Amino acid sequence: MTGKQFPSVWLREPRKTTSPGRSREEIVRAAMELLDAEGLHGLSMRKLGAKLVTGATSLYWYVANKDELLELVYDEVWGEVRLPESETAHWREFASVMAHSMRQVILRHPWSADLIGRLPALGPSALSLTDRMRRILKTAGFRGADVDYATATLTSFVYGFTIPEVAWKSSMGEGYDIPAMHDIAARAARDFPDLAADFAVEQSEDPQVMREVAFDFGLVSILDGLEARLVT
Amino acid sequence: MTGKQFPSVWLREPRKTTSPGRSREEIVRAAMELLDAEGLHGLSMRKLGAKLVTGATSLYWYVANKDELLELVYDEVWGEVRLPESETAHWREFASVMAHSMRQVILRHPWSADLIGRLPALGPSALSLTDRMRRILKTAGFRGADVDYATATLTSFVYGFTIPEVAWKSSMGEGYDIPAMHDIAARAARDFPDLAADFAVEQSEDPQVMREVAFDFGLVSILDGLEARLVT
DNA sequence: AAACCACTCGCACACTGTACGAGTTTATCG
DNA sequence: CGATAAACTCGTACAGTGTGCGAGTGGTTT
Repeated sequence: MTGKQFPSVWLREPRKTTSPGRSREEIVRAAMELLDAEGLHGLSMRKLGAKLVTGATSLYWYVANKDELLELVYDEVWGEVRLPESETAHWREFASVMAHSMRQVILRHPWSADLIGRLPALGPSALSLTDRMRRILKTAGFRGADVDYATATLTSFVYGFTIPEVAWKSSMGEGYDIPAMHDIAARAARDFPDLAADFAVEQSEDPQVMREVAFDFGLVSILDGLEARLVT
Repeated sequence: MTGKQFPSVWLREPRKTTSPGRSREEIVRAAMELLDAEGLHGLSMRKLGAKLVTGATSLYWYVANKDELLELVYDEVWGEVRLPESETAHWREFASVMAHSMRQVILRHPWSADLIGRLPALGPSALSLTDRMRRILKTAGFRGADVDYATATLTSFVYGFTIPEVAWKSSMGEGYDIPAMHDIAARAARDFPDLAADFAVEQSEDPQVMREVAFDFGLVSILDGLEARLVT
C-alpha cells in the first residue's frame, strides 16, 4: 500500500559537509575519468578509492551507493550538451543542434549509453535540457501533450540510434577492421542473400561518415514529420 | 594488426551433440523463464544450474559463456515479433505493425531492453526481421542506402522509446503509485516551474494510455517523414 | 580390451557492492 | 578550557558473481 520510495540522489538532501579535500565533485570527476578511460566495467568502488587514495568504503559517506554515484556522473554528461544560445532560434534548428550534440556527447562517453534508461534522469542538467526543448516547441506552436510527444519522439530517436552504435563500437574495439566486418556480416547473414549482398555493397563506404548521414536522414525525416503535425 | 575476433554465438559452429536430456534449447528456455520471473539481475549461472538440476559449470558445455547464452535468449525475443503475413502489405502498415509488435515484445520481456545494443543481434530471428523490413521498403520504392536509413530510423525510435519506458517501470516496481510519481516529478523539477506545472497536468492522465498515444504520435510522424523522402 | 568421445561437476580464483562498527578528527557549545 | 556532538575514515566480512581447470563417468566405436 505504501508504494515503494523511488530512489534517486536528486530526491535526497545531500549531506552537509564541512569537508576540506574530499567532496562529491571530486569523486564525480574521478569517476568520470575512470569511466572514460576504462568504461563502465572499469569503474569499481575499490578502484575509485585507490585513485583518490582513500578506502573504498569511505566514498559511501558522500554517496549512498554506486547507483547514486552513477546518477551524478550521468547528469554531468547531459551537462556537456551544447545548445543554440538564443531562445529565438527556429525550433527545427534548435532540435537539430540538440540531437547532434546529444549524439556527440554519448559518443564521447560511451559508458553513458549503458546508463540511459537504467537510471532516472532527474538531475539539473537533464531537466534543463528538456525544459529548454519544451519551451522552444511551445513557442513554435505545439500545444498540450504534443509538446511531450514531440520531445519524446526526438530523444527516442537519438537514444535508439546511438546506443547500439556505441555498443557495437566498444564490442569491436576501435579496430574498425573493415574486411573483418564484411566477413562477419556475410557469415551471419548467409541465409539472407539480399541482406548479405547489401552488406557487401555498403562495406565499401566509410562507416563513420555513413553513420552521420544515416543520423541526419532520420533526423530530417522526423523533423518533417513533426512539422506536419504542427501546421494543422 | 590481426584485428580482434568478433565474438558471437552465431559465428561459431555449435557443438555436435548426441545429448539425450540436456540441450541448448532447454537451457535457453529455462534462462528465459528465470529472466521473465526475476529480471536480468536474477539470472546467474548457478541459479540456472539449480533450476536444471545440474552443476553450474555443466552449462558451459553447451554455451561458451554467459554472453553467448544471452545472445541466444535475445534472439528468441525477436522471434516473438509478429508481422503482417502478406508480403504485399502497404509499407506503412507493415512498419507500423512491426514497430508496435517490437514494443510489445520488449514490454513483455523487460530484461531484453538492457540487452539491446550490448549484444550483437546476429541471430536468425533478428536478421529475418530486418530482412523482411528491408524487402518491403524496397518494393515501396526506397533505393540504395535509403533502405538502411529508413529502417534505422524506425528501429531507433522503437528502441529509444521503449528502453527508458521499461527501465522506469522496473525501477518503480509495478506500483504505479500516481500521487507518489506526481510528488517525485514535482520535487525533482522544483527549479523548473514550467516543467513542474506540465508534469502536474499530465499526471492526471492514465500513464499506460498516454505512453501508447505518445508512441503512435511518434510513429506516425516518422512514417510521414519517411514518406516525404520517398515521393521525390 | 583399448581408445576415444560426450559430458558432468567440485573446487578455486579474483572480483564485486556494501553493511557494520570501531576509530579518528574537527567543530560547536557551555 | 573541557565536553559533547557531529563529520568523517576505513578494515573486515559477507554473500554473491563468471568461469578456468582438471579429474571423473558412462557409452560407443575400433
